[in-house]
Amino acid sequence: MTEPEFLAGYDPAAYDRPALAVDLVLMGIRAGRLAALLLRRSQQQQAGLWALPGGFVGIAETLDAAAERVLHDKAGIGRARLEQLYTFGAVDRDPRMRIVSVAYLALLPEAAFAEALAGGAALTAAMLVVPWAGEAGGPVSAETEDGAPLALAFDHVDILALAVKRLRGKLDYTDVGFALLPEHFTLRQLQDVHAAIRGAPLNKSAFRRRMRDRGWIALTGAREAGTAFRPAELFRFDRSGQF
Amino acid sequence: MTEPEFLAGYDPAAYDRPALAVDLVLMGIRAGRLAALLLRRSQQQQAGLWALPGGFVGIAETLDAAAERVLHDKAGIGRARLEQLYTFGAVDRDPRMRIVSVAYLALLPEAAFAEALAGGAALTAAMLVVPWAGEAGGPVSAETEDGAPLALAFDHVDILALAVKRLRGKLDYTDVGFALLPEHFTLRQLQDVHAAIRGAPLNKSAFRRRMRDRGWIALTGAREAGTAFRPAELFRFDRSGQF
DNA sequence: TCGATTTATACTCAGGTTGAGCATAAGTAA
DNA sequence: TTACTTATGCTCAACCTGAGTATAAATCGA
Repeated sequence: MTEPEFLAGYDPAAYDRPALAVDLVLMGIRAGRLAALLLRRSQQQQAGLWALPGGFVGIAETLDAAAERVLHDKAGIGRARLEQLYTFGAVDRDPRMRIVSVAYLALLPEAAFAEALAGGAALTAAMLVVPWAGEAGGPVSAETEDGAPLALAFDHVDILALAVKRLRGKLDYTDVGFALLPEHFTLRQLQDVHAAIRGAPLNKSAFRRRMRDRGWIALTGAREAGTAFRPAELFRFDRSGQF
Repeated sequence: MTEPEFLAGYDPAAYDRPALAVDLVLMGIRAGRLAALLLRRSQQQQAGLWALPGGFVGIAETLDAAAERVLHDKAGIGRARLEQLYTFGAVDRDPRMRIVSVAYLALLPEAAFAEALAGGAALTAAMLVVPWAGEAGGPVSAETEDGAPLALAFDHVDILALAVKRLRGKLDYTDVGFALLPEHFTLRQLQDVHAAIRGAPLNKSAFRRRMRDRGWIALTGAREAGTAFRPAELFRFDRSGQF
């Protein structure tokens, strides 16, 4: 993109370019575990395998805009917290042609995740199986809710693995945990989400103390309804405590 | 990249594609401050401005390979720790045409940084000015060693800002600090590197204790030479203590 | 040669954070 | 009314961090 090419009268349009796509990792909590939405491929290439929703980037379209378009059109989801994850550029990652893909992470509250799942017939929820193995986590695999393994297309298992890793890394010092919860939530729910992302249990009192001291959550005044026993306080995420 | 396009007999080669490039943020320590290598643009577009070394991605070339090629050919550097940073895809980020750029972070030891600087006439070292403003850091600006401001081309100031932010975020739990140091180093040098990255001073005894307890460094048995006063122990990075 | 100077390293202590356990509160169901 | 279960609050020991002080190891100048 600099001098020598232009000095030589270089015209990049004359060269073969990789195709550019975005792929979305739509994550949510399901049955207390970390899950991602997958689409069943019906085309000849890798038909029957499960893949992340994706699409090509338009010539006059931002990467973020492409990701949002795929979110709407392919996954049928209105709004989600979108964040760029990583760009995958192995030469043979797609057998059809050279496709470089910018992976995005989208976080859905439990209800929105379930709703998306009900909307698309070709959609499924992949429960992510991630051995703990320290902060980084080991290799990821995907399975159905019943425990049957899901075969993933292309390099999408690597993309899922990185998504989990990123989520874990950002858990402690950003608001990613709240993005997976409804607007009002209990401390127990918040802890369950953190535990699901970490893949390891948390100390209860230490977790509550830390969350309350941090100033990121505020009491709503309301309490949980319909519980069999003592109802928990409902909190909301308080963005003003972020800084 | 999925069904509908292929059902409709979609041929992605027929569509206009964004050009795909890599840009390198080559970081090192210079005069005790965080610095990056920049190239002076001599072409009509943004001539005279300073830019990150970059180049287009070949059709049969991995992103990592493209980054390494640019490292050799444009910056004249043999080896560095390369790591993908972020992909920049604003539609008008390059006025010539639509170019999506995958930014890479390369970390150089002080000696390699100085050597690269001596090799290329069009190269300069940009000292990065980053107000502290908490963990995230404020907006970055670049200046020469004498304090004169450097005008940057395209969106490269954003790329630099993100590089600094990433470096800060990874400082505490990865080995990025060591990548900026020679093989053998003193605890003081290590602390100076950390302070330069953070943009804020560190508690001396707490830093030493933390580093030694962490098990990432090992004594070499040798000591610093040529110092006016008590010579410090020389350490080396011990990768075996990482896990 | 010896003391002044400067930096490296070691040690101690107070304050804050974390993990763990126990006591009390607040609901439902029998 | 009592049993049961979960939420919330309190305490304590272990650990980590920031800060200060003391000692060690080198050079330099008188």
